[in-house]
Amino acid sequence: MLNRTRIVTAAVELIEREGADAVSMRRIAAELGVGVMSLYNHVPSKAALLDAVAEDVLSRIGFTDDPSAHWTERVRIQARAFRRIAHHYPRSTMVVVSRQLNSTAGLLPVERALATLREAGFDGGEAVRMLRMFIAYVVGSLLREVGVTPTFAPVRAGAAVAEVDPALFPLVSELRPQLDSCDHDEEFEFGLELLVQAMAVRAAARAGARTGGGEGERGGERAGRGGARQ
Amino acid sequence: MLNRTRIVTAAVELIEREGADAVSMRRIAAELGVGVMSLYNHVPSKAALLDAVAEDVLSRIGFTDDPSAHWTERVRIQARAFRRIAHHYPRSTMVVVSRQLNSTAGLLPVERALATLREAGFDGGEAVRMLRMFIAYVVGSLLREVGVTPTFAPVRAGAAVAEVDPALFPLVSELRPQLDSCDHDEEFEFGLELLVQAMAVRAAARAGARTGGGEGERGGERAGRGGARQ
DNA sequence: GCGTGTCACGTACGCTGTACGTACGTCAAT
DNA sequence: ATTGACGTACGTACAGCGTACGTGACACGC
Repeated sequence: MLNRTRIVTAAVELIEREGADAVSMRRIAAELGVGVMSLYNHVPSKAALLDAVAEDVLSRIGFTDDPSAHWTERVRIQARAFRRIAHHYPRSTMVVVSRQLNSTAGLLPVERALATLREAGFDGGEAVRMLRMFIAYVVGSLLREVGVTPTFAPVRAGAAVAEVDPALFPLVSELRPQLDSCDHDEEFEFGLELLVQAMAVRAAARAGARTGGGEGERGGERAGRGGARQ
Repeated sequence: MLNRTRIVTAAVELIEREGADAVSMRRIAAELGVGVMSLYNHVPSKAALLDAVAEDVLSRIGFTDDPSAHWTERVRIQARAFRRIAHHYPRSTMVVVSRQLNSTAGLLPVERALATLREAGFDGGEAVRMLRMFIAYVVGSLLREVGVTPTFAPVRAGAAVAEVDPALFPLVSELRPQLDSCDHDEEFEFGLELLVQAMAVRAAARAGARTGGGEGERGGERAGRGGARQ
């Protein structure tokens, strides 16, 4: 029996196996051993199917929200959960971000994140802004990570990049080794840490302003110059 | 006379006017008053054409790098320059980010950015990491901004979003007004400021470590709780 | 038996990207 | 002046795309 979820999962598998360009209604139908038009009994259009794919992938984000952990650590955990899914479905992730969807699929993560940020001491408007900024960073990072290769090979093939004139671009030329290689884990954790610390500073300033006190006021984890962690 | 740049600019105009889905070789040829296959004398494939579009848009980023300004301000200026182009070619921006291109188009911005970060006191590795984090944030923000609507209407039509069960998602429900509306300028500047301040803190720590001194050491602009600026 | 629905399916239409062959202008060498 | 090579524009053709539409098989309440 054909149904919507079978179609969606077939689409996800096909995307991961052969890339988003290989996706066509005929291809998916063949994958399921059915006629093309049968799909349209369950999915109104290809665009809607891709939306459903995005929704499906997004809903797979697993959250192990540990209320006992410090809010900064919970922020890290949520960001990593998001990233883990993106790495598990790299090519579908491109579909997710390419396509703005107004569904309630990503609502639970949002709820959790807002709870965490409220706990950190931000009021509603600040929490939303923080969340938006954080999502922007995570999405941007994932775009770089999963977009760097069609599959998710560890690193770009190597000397695919052309020569650079050291006279025109001295710094690019000098920093070539750092620019060419990229440890995605380390890179992500670096930015994550920077953001978390910036948020902690802001939270401390908030708390300080609220209690009318001076400046420190134990805002939690005062920027430990922290390196990447894994 | 047909040539590559005429084709590319026609493609950009078409994308902006009717969206990326409307782009086809036949459509572009018709736009130029030319046969379809004539395009292939100047462009090897549609994919290559879209790459060229991305490259073209990217190369339009205008930099008025003012060496007298503080490095934090220069970071802001560069980020805004990037964003301005994305707003000028919103739909083409989507093809830029959807498509990973290994060309030298975005090399000048990279060079400028690295110079700025070096001036801030970061060594090569840190400068590259900072740059990557910054690009991730900017790209993620732009994805949200330009993806929110096909055109760049100020805000989502309005009540397009479905109802949310306040019992299941209390915070989402409570913060609905903040979540629905979004002042993109303000939002962008908020995250930008947070990032710049986080970088400044890091730069100060760096400088402190290098001089062996304590902690302050005039790293520039010590986190002024700053609001958005325009 | 008989409408009424749902579901799988086949056919068909107007698109798409592009491989291939052709025709015409210009320029270099003869 | 003639010839040949070459670059450019073009038309045709093919395989594949999304999907509108009609058809037939089956299950149901009356």
